[in-house]
Amino acid sequence: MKQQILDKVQALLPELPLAQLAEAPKLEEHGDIAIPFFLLSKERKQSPVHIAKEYEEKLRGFQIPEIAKVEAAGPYLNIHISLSYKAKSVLENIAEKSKTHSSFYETATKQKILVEYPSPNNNKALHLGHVRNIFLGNSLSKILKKTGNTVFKVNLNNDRGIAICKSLLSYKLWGEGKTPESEKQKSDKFGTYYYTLFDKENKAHPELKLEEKAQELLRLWEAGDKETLDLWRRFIDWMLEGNKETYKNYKISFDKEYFESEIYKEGKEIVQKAFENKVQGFAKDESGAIFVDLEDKNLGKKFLLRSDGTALYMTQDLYLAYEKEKLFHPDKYVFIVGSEQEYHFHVLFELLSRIGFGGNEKNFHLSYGMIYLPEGRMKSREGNVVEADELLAEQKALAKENLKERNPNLSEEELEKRAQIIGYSSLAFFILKFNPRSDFVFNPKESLSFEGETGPYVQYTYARICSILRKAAYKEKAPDFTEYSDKELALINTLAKYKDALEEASEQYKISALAHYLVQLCKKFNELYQNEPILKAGEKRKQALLYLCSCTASIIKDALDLLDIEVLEEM
RNA sequence: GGCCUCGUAGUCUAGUCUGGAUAUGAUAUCAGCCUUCUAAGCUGAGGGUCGAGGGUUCGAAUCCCUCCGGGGUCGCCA
Repeated sequence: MKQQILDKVQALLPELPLAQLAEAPKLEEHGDIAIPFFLLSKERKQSPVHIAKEYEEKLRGFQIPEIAKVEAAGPYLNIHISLSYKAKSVLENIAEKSKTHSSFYETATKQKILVEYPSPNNNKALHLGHVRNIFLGNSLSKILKKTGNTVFKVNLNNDRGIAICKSLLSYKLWGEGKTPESEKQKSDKFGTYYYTLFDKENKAHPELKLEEKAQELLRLWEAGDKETLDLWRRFIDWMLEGNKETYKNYKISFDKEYFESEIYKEGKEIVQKAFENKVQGFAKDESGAIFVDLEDKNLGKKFLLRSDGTALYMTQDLYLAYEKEKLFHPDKYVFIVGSEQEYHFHVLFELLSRIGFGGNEKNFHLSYGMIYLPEGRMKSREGNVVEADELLAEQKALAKENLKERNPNLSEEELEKRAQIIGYSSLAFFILKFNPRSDFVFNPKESLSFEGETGPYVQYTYARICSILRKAAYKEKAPDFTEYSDKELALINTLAKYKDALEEASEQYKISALAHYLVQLCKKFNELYQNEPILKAGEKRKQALLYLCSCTASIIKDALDLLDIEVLEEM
């Protein structure tokens, strides 16, 4: 819309480099298009205030029907688009798109994108850190898909290694043959107990040399010792089963799951071949270990094959890259992994680039910051974590309490359903509104509220709109667009910006842009709601306002869905 | 120590990539608004050396340099 008007102006004023100058003003009162004249002022040796004044007169003379007002404000020239033209153009587009369920923004590139998450260590129940990972992954996948990409989701289970062996040892020593069934516990929670128990006993009794014994168990596991493998299989199945249940609560599904235990030895050929082909930086040291020298990239030296020829973590990741390429042929890989692994991914992408596999342009590490508790960093080993299952259950319980107070006559079934949706949204929105890079402190008592910039605030706004439409028995019909007044201007302007928010979220993987947009949109609607009794307006104006309500609801629903949050028509 | 990253009101946060008009909101506090479309809402007030200093520019929270502070990471671990 703006572009069309800009084109018109450009045709009339060919001497102005509008594409370069024009910008969107920050303040509503400055209109829709602003042209600063600082640059021209230098060229023409005239004051920008003077030039702005000159063009104000010129532009007024043209009498462009879509332009309501042209105003020189100091060194700026502000252009106001006519309200009825704007309303028609913005709202009709929304109504059309929602009717056909099409996207408000489509990417030009339309890639096949593989999103890898949450890839947990399967030696413990999932906690708040994973929750952040999962929300980011779920939402990003939806956004990328909706904007025209094909998305695959894969999960790498880290189901082997020293951490698991600590749990195994602990269970062997103190488990007394108990099982999740015998203890009536969720199976991953049962397993987590033995992991933290190891740490506790290890600290209390260094004389038991538990670390060494765990190492020994790892050696047995790698040597294929049957007893160890059987015990591991039993234990890891408990963990995987428990994780799976959590995934269900958090609505994740995968196109493919990988298991480290199945691939941890792979990748030797890739490294060997790269060495033989003298790929840049690849070298062998005197003990026969192969490493790659990345000093030129400030990444140091990275070993890829031990002197005994066995693979390392990085080697396995190279192999996995090949496997994923073979199966999916994606254009782009997105890894959703905590910021503590940034170095690892810098190295991985550099290696992939050197062996001809696409570097930074094909791979992206969506890195997110740590979550701290008021008492410090979360440490699974020590058990001071907020567990994913409990977190969701608590939010739901809180929402339920709230609902009961507001609506004592709700059936238990309806209560349950609404509490589930509201609890989930408060959690998801709380996490997604942050810039993922930033660390934050999670205070369970204070962090999650239902007021202010929250999921429930957005849902509440949606429910309010639904209530109005219900009471008016609204049937969609294009209104008389001249019925709109300045009271609705802010809301209409914000609706027009949805496309930009979605574009930012999709192209720059910036989910928080969408969350912030939603808060802004709801705020504008609530302001209107408070000042304008919609159902009491005259018939024609009411029709126009209802149409606006309906469009707003469509956008809220569309954007919430991309954050993987459901809407409620009543709250 | 090297590298990465963050620093914006009591607390949390947007804006930084791509410099532009009066720095965005939330929360907490205080003062108002429910016989009127759902008060999980709205209005108003107070609260800021945008970590510090220098530079570039007509113009810097934004770009460059130095420094300070927090976090991460630097293994033939995963």
